[in-house]
Amino acid sequence: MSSSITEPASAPQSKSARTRGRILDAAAHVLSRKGYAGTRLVDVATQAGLQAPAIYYHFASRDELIEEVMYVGAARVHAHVADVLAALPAATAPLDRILVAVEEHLRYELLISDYTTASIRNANQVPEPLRAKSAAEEAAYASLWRDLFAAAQDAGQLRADLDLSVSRLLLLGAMNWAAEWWNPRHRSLDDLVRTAQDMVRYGLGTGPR
Amino acid sequence: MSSSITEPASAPQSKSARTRGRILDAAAHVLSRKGYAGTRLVDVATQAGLQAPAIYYHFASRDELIEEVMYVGAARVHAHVADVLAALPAATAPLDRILVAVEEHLRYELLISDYTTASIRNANQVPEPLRAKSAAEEAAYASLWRDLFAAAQDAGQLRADLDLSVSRLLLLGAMNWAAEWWNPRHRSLDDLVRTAQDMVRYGLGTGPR
DNA sequence: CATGATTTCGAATCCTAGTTAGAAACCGTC
DNA sequence: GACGGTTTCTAACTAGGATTCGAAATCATG
Repeated sequence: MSSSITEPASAPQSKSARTRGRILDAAAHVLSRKGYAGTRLVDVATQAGLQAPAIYYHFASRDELIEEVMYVGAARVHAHVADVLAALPAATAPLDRILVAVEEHLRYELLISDYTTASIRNANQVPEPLRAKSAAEEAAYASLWRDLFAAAQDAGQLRADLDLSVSRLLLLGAMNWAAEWWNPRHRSLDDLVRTAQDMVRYGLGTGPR
Repeated sequence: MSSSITEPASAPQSKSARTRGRILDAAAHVLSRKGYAGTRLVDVATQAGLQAPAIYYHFASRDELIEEVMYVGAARVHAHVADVLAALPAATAPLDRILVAVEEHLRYELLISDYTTASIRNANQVPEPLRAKSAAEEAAYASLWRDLFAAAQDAGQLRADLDLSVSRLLLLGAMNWAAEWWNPRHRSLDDLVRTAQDMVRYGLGTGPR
C-alpha cells in the first residue's frame, strides 16, 4: 500500500512485496516496449514468472498497475538526479550542476530503468485519469530543471538571450529520445554523455570554446 | 494501389482516392495519439466520417493501413526536406544547409503532419513485419542527415572532435521530441526554430559566438 | 505435522474490436 | 430514369484479453 518509490531492487522485504515488485518490473518492461494499449497482462505475467490472474492479488486492475509504473518511472529519475545534485559541494557552479544532471539523467534512463523509459514513452498515450500521479511527479522534475537553468543564467553562465524554456525542453527531448536509439552494444554511454554535455556547454553556455 | 507518397491534400483525384486519403489522414491522427495497439478502426472511421467496415473497401486490413501511415510519415518529411535542400543555391555553406534542414524538419513535423509524428512515435512499437517499408525510408532520411553533417565537418564548420553520429541523433531526438511538448497556443514556432538552430550553430559548430 | 492465512492457479465469463457477408445506397452514363 | 459498377452500411461472427471465482497449493507458525 505504501507505494512510495518502491526500492530499486535491494531491500529484503516480505515475500509478497517482492512478487509485487517483480510484477511491476515486468509491467515496466512490457509497457516501455508495447505502449499502453499493447500491454497485456499475459505478457506481464509471463515476464514475471506467474499466471495473469495472480496479478490481481497484488493490484486491483491493469490500470492501477500501469498507473504505478508510470509514477515510479517519473519519481525515480527525479529522486536520483535530485539526490546526486544535493550531494554536490555547495560551491559547485550552476552550469556544472546542469552537466551533472545531464549525465545522471542519461545514465539512469539508459542503464537502470525500464520504468523511466516506460513513463517517458507513454506520457501522451496513457488515458488522462492514469496520468495524474505521474504528471505531478514530472512537473516536479521539470521544476528542478527550470531551477537549474535559471540559476545558471543568473550566474551569467548561459547566453543571456537564451529562451530558457525552449532550450530546456529541447535538451530533455534529446536525452529522452536517446532511449529510442541508444544501444549498449554499439555505442559507449560515456561518449553519449560527453556529447550531450558539450551541446550544453557550447550550445547554451557562455564559456570559452 | 500506386501508394506513392500520397499527395498531402491537394490533387483532385478520383472520389475513391479521396476517401482513401481521408481514411489515411484519420489513421495517422489516431495512431499518433493512441499508439499502435490503441488504434481502433472504429475511431479511425469516426474521424474519417464513415463506418469501420467501409475501411476494408480501401485497405485489406488494419495492419496494412497502419503500415502505409508509417511509410507515408517517414517518406513525406524526407521528401520535403530533400526538396527544400535541393532548391538551395549550390553555393550554400554546409552548416547553413543543416540549419535549413532543422527548420524544415521542425515546421513539417509540427505544422503539417500527423503522419510524421505517428511514424516517429510508433517506430519502436509497431510489430516488425509492418516496419520494413517505413524503416527503409527512415534509413534513407538518416542518410541525408549523415551527409549533411559529414559535409559540414569536411568544410571545417563543425567541431573537429565532434562525434557526428551521436550529435546527429541527439539533434534529431530534440526535434522529434518537440512533438511531445510543443503547443501552437503557447509557443511560437519561430522561437523554437531559432533556439534549435542556435543549439547547432553554437553547440556543434565552430563559428564565432 | 496440523492448521489457518497467504498466494497462485485453472476454468469460466464477458466485453471489445477486427473482420466478413450480403444488402442497400450512391453515382455516372446511356 | 433505368442499369451496372462503385462505395458504404447493418448485422453477424470470432478471437483475444481483462476480470472473477472457487479450488488448490504454499507458507508460516503452534
